[in-house]
Amino acid sequence: MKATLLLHTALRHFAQHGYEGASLQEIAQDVGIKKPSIYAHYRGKDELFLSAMTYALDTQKIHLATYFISTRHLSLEQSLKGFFDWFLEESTQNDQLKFILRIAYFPPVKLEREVTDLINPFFDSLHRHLTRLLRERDRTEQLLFSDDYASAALAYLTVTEGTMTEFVYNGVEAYQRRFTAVWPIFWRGLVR
Amino acid sequence: MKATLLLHTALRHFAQHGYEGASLQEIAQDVGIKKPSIYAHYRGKDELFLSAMTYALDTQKIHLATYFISTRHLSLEQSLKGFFDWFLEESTQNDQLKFILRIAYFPPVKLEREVTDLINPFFDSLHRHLTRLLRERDRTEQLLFSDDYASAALAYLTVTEGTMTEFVYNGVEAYQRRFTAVWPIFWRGLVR
DNA sequence: GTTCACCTTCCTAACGGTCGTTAGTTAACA
DNA sequence: TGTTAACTAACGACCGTTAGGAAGGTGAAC
Repeated sequence: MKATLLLHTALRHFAQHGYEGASLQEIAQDVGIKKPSIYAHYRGKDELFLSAMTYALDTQKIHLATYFISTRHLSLEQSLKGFFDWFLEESTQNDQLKFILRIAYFPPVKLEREVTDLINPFFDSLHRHLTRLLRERDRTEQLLFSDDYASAALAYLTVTEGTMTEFVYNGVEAYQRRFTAVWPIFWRGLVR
Repeated sequence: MKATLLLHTALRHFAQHGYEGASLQEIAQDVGIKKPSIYAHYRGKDELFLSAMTYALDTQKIHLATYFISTRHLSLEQSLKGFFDWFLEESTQNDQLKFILRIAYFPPVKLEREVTDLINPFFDSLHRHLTRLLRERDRTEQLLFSDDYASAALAYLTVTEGTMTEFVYNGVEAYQRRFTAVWPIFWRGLVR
């Protein structure tokens, strides 16, 4: 019980302050235990950080897959557009995606290798999911301009990340302003 | 002489390790002075950080303006495309843009206010520059799909940031892969 | 059914190290 | 002569971490 609370609290702190900026003292205080008690659960700060990371990646991987399955009956445009709303909802509930985006861009230097080895498969899998989605939908809907689905997926990822990082820092309004600005252009460029 | 070297070194360290992760000890060592000598130039870490920040913002503001002026004779597409190459060249020379992107997304919590107050005008100015560029070029070339130039500029900014953050973390190859994926789609969506 | 050993999870106390910072001094220079 | 920029020494605070012990629960042996 305290163990999962500890993991969630640590994740929130790491997302907010980064690896170096997060303090075990403050994490423990938030959980309601003393600092050394953390060591009953984890070998140290590094292991706590990497545990929070694998946890975030695993659960978000599942959530992402669930989303794309749940939109099977929707049109391609609705699926791709809805992903932005889904991200927003997901991010207001917890800090997992913020945490992932933060350490993906700016990992702690001393854990760079471990972070990369965990993050890259995550984005690769996301990229594959999107590529497959585009290919399968295009087979039935036949509306994409190009059949280079991998590139289209990468472009889509670029746009989403550009928009989502905006949310992480500047909040909902700036996020939605960006989305309404970029989506019509992107979609027009995507279809024939 | 040592003063500007100190500023540049600090900027590099802040860009690489973030505010909390950067150490005055290591910065001083890189410069070739002792840690307390920093206090002959700055009141403390905060002032050093904010000085590096204003310096980076000011010089990049000028560089950006210079770029867009220097491409006046080029077509709109060449101007907008060339901006990516310019960014790449600029970023390999120094860490100023990396520094700006990092603190824009993940500022040190205790300096959040000061960072926001400096960063926002920077991006606003960039946005205004782009909006004006689009409007002026469209008057002569008349090829944009919509005359909502502010939205087009914001969309362009989103795409560039999504691509550039990719460079900051994953290097040149990933950056160029993204650019070649996203640019044709974006441009097709932008023009009529 | 009681006892005893064991493990988990928390605690207090304290460790060495690094952090940013200050005081006081010295050498060079205008 | 005063100012600037460097130095050495040392400060208190906080960092992550370790040692050692107390409380509680679990399960096997008697």
